[in-house]
Amino acid sequence: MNNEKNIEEYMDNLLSRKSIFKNKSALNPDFIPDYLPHRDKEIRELVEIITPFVLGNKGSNVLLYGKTGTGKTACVRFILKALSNKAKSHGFNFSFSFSNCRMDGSEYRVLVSLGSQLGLKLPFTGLATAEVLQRIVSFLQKAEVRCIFVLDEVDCLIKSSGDDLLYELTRINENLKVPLGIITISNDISFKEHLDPRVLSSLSEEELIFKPYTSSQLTDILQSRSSLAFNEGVLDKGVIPLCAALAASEHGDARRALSLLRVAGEVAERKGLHIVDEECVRTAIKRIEEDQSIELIRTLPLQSKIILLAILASSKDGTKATSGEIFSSYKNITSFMGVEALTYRRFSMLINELEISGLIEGKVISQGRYGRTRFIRVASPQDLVTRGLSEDLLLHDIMDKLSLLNLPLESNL
DNA sequence: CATCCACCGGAAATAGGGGGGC
DNA sequence: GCCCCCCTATTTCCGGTGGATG
Repeated sequence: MNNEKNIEEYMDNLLSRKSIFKNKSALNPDFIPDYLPHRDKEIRELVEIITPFVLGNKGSNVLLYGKTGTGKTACVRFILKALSNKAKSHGFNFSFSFSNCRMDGSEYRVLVSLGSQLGLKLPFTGLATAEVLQRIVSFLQKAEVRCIFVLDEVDCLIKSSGDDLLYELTRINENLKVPLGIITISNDISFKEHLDPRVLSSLSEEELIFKPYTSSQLTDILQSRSSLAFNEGVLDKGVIPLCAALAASEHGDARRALSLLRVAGEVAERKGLHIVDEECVRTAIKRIEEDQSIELIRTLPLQSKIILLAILASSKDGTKATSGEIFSSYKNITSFMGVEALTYRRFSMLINELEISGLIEGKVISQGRYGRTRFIRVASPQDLVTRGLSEDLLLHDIMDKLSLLNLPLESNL
C-alpha cells in the first residue's frame, strides 16, 4: 500500500517536473472549454432558438454551417451541456442526443446512436430502420421528454443514404405532444441541393453561418487554451501567432491550430526541450502530415494496399502508369501472394478512393485510337508510402521479394 | 468524318456475416 | 426455426466516350 503511494508520488513528481504540458487534453478537438472566444453572437442566437424546446414549446429547427474547425460543434455542445444542467436544476425533463453522421455512417446507426443516448436499448443490427424509429418515437411520446437531436456532419449522411431519414425525423413532430428539436450541422453548404425542399425548409427554419476564424481570433483561442494546457512560460513568444497564422491561411480552422500547438508541444517534449519554439511548430507541421498519410495507409484494407503497391511497382521514379498496366501488375502481386484478385470494376473503384484520399493522383487522358485511360502516380513522397505499406507484415515480405523496399529510399535521398 | 481503342463509371444483383421478432 | 433486416464488399452487365487514326 505504502509503496504504491510512494511510487505514484514519485511518478507525479517526475511527470510534473519535466512536462511541458499541464493538461494536454485541453487541446483535444473534443474538449469543451468554459468560454468560446469570438462566438458570443452565435451562442446567443442559438440559445434564443433552442431554449423554447426546454420549456416544451415548439421552437425552430436550426441548420448550422461553416467550414471545419469554425466552432459549430463546440458551440452546440457547449450550449446543450449548459442547458441540460439548467434544466436539471429547474426540474425540466430535457435531454438531447448527438450523432456524428460521418462516424455513425448509416441511417440505421445514426438512429441507434440517437436512441441509445435517450436510454433505449437497441441492437446494433437486426431491426428494420423503421422499427428503430418507431421505438424512438413511442419512447418520446411516453416519456414526454423535451428533446433535441443533433445531427453533425449531415452532409455525409445525405451523400450515403439520401434524405429519407431527415424526412422521417421532420415529420415526427406531427404526432408528438412535446415537440422535438433538430439541429443539423454541415460543413458543406451544397448539401442543400440534394434535399427535398420540404425537408430543407423544415430543417432550416433558422440558419446560422459560422465564418472562419481570422488569424487574430485564432490567436485568442490558442491563448486561452494554452493557459489551460501548458505550464507557465513554456511557449516562445512567436509560437501562438505562428500556429494561428498557419491555420488561418488554410481556412481559419481552429481544430488544426490547436492540434498544431499540441504536436509542437510534443515535439519539444520529445526533444527534451523546456521551451516550445517556432522550430518545433515547423517540425510539427511535417509530423502531422506524415502521421496522417502513414495512418491512412496503415488502415487501408488489404486490397487497397496491394493496389497501392502495384502502383508503386509499375511507376518507379514518379512516372505515371496507365490503369491497365497497374491492373496487370496488381494481378501479378495477388497471385504471388496467393490472394484472390478483384475484378477490374472493383479495382477501378478502389483507385478512385485512393485518389480521393490524396495518396495518389490520376488523370483521365484520351489517346485517340490508343484508348482512353487514367494515368496514375503516387502523390505523397514515395518513402512515406513504402514505410506505411511495409508496416503490413504480409506486404513487407512481398516488398522485400520485389526489392521495392530499398530502391525508393536510395533513389529519393 | 466515322471508327475504334482501352478503358470509365452507373445500376443492380449477389454474397455472406452480423442479428432481430415471434 | 423461420423469415426478415442491416451492412460491407464485390461481381455482373452494360452503355458511354475523347480524340488520333485511316
